[in-house]
Amino acid sequence: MAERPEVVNAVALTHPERIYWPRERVSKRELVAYYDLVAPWILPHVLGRPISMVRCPGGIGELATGAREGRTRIDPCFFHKHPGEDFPGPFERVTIVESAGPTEYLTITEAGSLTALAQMGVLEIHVWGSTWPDIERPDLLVFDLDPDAQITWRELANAARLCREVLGALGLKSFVKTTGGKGLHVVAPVAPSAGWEDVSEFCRRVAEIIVEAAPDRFTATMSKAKRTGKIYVDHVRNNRGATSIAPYSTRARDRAPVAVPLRWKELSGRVRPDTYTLKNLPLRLRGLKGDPWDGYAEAGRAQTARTAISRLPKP
DNA sequence: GCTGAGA
DNA sequence: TCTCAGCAACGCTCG
DNA sequence: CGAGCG
Ligand SMILES: [Mn+2]
Ligand SMILES: [Mn+2]
Repeated sequence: MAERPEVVNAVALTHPERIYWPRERVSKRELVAYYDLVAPWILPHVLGRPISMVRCPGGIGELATGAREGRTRIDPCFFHKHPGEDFPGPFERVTIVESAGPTEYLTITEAGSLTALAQMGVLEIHVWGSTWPDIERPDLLVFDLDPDAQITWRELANAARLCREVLGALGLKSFVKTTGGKGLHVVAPVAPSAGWEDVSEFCRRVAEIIVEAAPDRFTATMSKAKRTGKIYVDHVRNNRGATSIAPYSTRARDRAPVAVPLRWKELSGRVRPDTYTLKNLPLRLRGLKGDPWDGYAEAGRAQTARTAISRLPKP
């Protein structure tokens, strides 16, 4: 008799034993279980947001230590923004106009969406800074702190604290998360108000304020050459169509790291940007007293970019 | 992971 | 029936 | 404008 396929959240899994992370021998089945477990944590941060995906249907590859920094080797992973109808699952498909014309994006609607993503080899979930259908007015500001190799953890943590201070002075409550890579994200949820142009300009100004505070430690210029020994304050996540790694998303890197919301106080402890993984995050979640991002939803209703913009010093 | 062309 | 090649982003910023 | 970047 024919083998009955495993089904999770009404999504049928093909090749559940497929290894996605070879070094840790993490399978598709384990990825499905991970997202099912963290669904209550991740869903508030991804529901309704257009997503871009990093897919590695055959796994991340044997020698994949860094993201995909390997050179000669062909990258087994690829970005996917506009999956067609051959990408099944309980999603809402939304049409968004880009430079080349109307295109279709997926949005996550339920835990089954996460199962379907895992089935399709999606190892990273990247989200827009706005939510369907109000996609022209951002509801999430992201400051991506990218440290050069010689930057210490203390310096990185201090950068995040400074970012928090600058935002706080403009009336914005902010939150910090690890990325699962080398850096941190400082994010501010906002009620939709201003459009992308005003919001991206505001975020650029915030980055410039941070750089002015300590030009020897920070840069707001993207080129790697100008980052030597510094922390790049990447504000370009706040442009229409740009994305950032979703909280609780796995990363397509060795060890199966995950992006994790932290309490600010944790920056003084043992945590590092790549501390948490698909394997050890469940233990952290079980031990938590409450959401490390307590007050996040409330902040996202109470504060707006428009008000913060009005508090910027005159240029 | 999926599709379609070709053996 | 099977195997395998092709496919799967986009837009800003810098120089 | 092309290259680099995420
Ligand atoms: Mn980063
Ligand atoms: Mn970055």
